[in-house]
Amino acid sequence: MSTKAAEIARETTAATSVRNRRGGRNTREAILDTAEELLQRRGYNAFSYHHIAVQLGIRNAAIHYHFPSKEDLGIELVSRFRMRLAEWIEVLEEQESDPWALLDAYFEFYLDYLDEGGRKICFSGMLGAEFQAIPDGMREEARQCMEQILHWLVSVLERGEAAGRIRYEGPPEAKAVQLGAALQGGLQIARVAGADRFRQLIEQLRLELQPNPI
Amino acid sequence: MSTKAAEIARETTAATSVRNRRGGRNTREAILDTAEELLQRRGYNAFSYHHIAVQLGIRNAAIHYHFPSKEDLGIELVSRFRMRLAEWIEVLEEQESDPWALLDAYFEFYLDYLDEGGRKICFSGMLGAEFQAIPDGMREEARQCMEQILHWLVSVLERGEAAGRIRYEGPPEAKAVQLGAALQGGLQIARVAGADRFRQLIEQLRLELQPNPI
DNA sequence: GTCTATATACCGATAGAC
DNA sequence: GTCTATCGGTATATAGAC
Repeated sequence: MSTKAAEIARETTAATSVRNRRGGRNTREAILDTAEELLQRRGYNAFSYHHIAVQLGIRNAAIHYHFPSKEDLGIELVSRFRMRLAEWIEVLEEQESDPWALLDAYFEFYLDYLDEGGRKICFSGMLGAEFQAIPDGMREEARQCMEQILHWLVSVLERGEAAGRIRYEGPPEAKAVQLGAALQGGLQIARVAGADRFRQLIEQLRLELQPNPI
Repeated sequence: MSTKAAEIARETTAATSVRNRRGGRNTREAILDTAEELLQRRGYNAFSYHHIAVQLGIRNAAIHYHFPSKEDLGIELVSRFRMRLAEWIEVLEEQESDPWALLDAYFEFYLDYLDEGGRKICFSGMLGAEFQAIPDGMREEARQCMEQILHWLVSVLERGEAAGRIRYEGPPEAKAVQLGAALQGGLQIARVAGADRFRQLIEQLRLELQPNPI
């Protein structure tokens, strides 16, 4: 067992419950879960099939059976996230109509990363940083993720403003980018400068978006 | 000549002027310049000594003479940037006293990355994303960079507010993180969703910071 | 200081047995 | 589907000639 990969595996807590008793489809998803954790923690260029194999107690070749190339795995990771994101939005919109409930859910989505010890950042942030060093297929998937989330954010802002519940200046398109960029960059800053900085940031964003400040 | 490394070198325009006629110190700085470009474009884990060697027309071993390990090179890169940042702030503070001139210089610092084709992002963004997969020494340097820039931003905001030239709600510490995070994340989003999104973001930040909105 | 040559490790990926 | 075994390529790094 490679010491380096084992060390990384020891830090990782995800997918440990699927180590034994896996069938075909189960292994495929266990691979995706482990790879996702590694991608958001270390980046696409800093994890290998071996890292996943050690973590799951399987062999390198087993992963190649499910994902012939690392590019295949990478594309599937982002594609899976994109569909999960679409579903997250869909379910949320069914359950909540208050613009602030939607915004808070979005903030919580990011705050959850902090609770995992701040070792993970968002897909968008990692793929944006590594953009020049990832396969074309991953770039295209990342693009679609970004358009999806920005489009939804714009609609939330517009509805919030129309209802007098959310306050902002300028075009909603620009405000949406500002919010997304702040959260994405904020998670990265939290890694370097501490988690409290991110909580401070969330409070700042909330403050500025609240109507009729005292 | 490795086709992959040559391809990456072809995309890179930096340090081409120092290819020939280099002495000892000159080579060392040419290595740093090229490595810096590669770090901000591809990330620490996606560039190699070979990439630098091809770009500069030298051999792998020559780089190891100046920087025995890649960690040495990585630490020196961030350390050099940190000192350059301190000097940038110092010179700027000598030349400008208007808070808005300081803020605009900060925005320009980031806008310059766009003009290079959007292939580079800021140090902070790359190191924040790769934080879990870089050597300890680089993490510590990154921490100091972050504290430095946030400390300066807070002082700019405080002076601007005191002079009635800059408007914001909440504590300056939170606003500084918000600004830094937005720019850092914005550059990454620009890679994925287009440079115009970043210019839109800068305008949004400017709009919100201007006092007495119409 | 830079070179050639090489050591050693890791990477993604494939062949073929089970 | 997963295994063992292995290939070819690339990574960081070193030794020794010039």
